[in-house]
Amino acid sequence: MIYVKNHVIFGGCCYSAVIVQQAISKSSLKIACSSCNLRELCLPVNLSSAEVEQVENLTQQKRSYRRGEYLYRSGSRFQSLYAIRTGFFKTQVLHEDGREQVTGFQMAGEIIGLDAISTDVHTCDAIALEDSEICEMPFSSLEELSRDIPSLQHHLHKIMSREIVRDQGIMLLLGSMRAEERLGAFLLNLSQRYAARGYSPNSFQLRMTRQEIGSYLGLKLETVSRTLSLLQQRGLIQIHNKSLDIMDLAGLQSTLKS
Amino acid sequence: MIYVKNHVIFGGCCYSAVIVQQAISKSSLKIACSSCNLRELCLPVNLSSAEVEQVENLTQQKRSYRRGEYLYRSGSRFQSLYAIRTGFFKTQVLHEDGREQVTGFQMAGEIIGLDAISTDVHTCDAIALEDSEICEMPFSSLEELSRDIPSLQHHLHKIMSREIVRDQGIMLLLGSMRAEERLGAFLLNLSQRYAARGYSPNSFQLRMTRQEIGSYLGLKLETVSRTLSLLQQRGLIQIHNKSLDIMDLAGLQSTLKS
DNA sequence: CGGAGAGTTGAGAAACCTCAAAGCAGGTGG
DNA sequence: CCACCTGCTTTGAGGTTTCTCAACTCTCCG
Repeated sequence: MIYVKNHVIFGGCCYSAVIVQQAISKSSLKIACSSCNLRELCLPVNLSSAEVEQVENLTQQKRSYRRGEYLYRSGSRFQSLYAIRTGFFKTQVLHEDGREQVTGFQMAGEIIGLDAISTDVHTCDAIALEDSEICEMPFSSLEELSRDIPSLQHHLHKIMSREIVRDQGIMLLLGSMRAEERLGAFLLNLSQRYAARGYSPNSFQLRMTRQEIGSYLGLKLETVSRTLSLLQQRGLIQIHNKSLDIMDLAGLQSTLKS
Repeated sequence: MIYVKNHVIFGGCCYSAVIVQQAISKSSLKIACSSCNLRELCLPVNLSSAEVEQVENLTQQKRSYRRGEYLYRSGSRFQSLYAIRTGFFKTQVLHEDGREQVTGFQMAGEIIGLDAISTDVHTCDAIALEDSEICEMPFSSLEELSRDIPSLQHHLHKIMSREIVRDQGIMLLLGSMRAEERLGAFLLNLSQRYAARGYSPNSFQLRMTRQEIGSYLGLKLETVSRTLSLLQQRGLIQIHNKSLDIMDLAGLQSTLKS
């Protein structure tokens, strides 16, 4: 309910939405997985209600993050994976010399923190791009529980594997596409992910800056801006600041196949 | 024994090495994990000998692959993970339009096939770049066993997480480094990985073509060739065809920090 | 000895970056 | 509630890096 409202109205950083959200967080933020509308994104489909309850017990109290807040930082100790209940995050890695690379944008229903399992230390920063809610899942408990519930175990493996596949797609993008194709692929990806969550695939708000898009796509912010203007001139999109409308989805897709 | 010989002499594609290897494969290729010199790369350190035996039972007969052979293809059904016992592989994803992106080079002790868990279908090709030996591990058995052996379970998670971290590093490389830095990072990475396996970090053979390096690094083969020549002119490396000598490791590292 | 694939090098073109200036939107404080 | 300030965005001009096309050499095998 709140979730939908927050997205449809696009609370973003509008005051009233924040206030509503925080009032809620005191009282009823402890929403059960069983009643979560993102359940099919987070959990395997074939869990019994008893098993879902076990997962619920594992998941600690939901927490809210304000825009700009860090969910975790590179170098901090790993303890939990995080499921995004509402909101939008970016993850980024920092190079010694200060260069930063955005490695992903994560939205509701996605799990972050997987990178830290390998060394027990987070290797990237995760930062909220809008006010967000998080379900924290202590990883050792998750491992323990997944030993008892094979389908949960397999689901966890799938989630990690999916992340690997996603990264390979970005490598393809960064390694062999030109600016226009990169932007096209990026916008189509966002579109699909919004669609999968019941939002319009043709009209949504970009939650990140041109700079962040550029970092993600291996381009400078000016190139991002120019290329978006170009796509607009061609009638494929309409963009004004952070509001995006896809006018010709097929046309946008065809930029990739050339 | 054969393993070391194969590497030190650099059998590559020399006939005699192949013959030796194949003769061996008939008789004694069923080497146990317990006596494998790559054990610490594949398995967790704290397994009991009984547990190691369980893993051995799971691992099917080793198989040899000739240079150029596919270990698996994109689109083929997923059944197993593969541990490289000896040799060298590349993985690549193909774009519809025929563009290809090399997503990694894998050497002895590394596990490949992780990308396929997410959809039960391989999302990339894996191709031997030299004659190689593989331990095949049926994934469903591996999941089953890891439910009984927590440290094996955690190890599997670490391996998958490590792959995610590796991919993030490549994204950083592709997204924000110039040709010279990319080559430097690439050569240093190979160097470290050879060192970790007991080979010289300063002198080794490149098993891949300039084209394949270029695909991996998001560069054209001519750019790879030119940049290697440049690094040689600066006295950082010596390169002749596929033979590489790192002359100034510190100097090579300093190309990254600029 | 010859052919095929791999690698090197050069010259010009294209894509993207850098630097710069100006416009815009949103939040803050008077 | 308005004005200002800051950060984000757009657009232009010129520079740099990398790509493309091409010619030539080298190496490895048959």
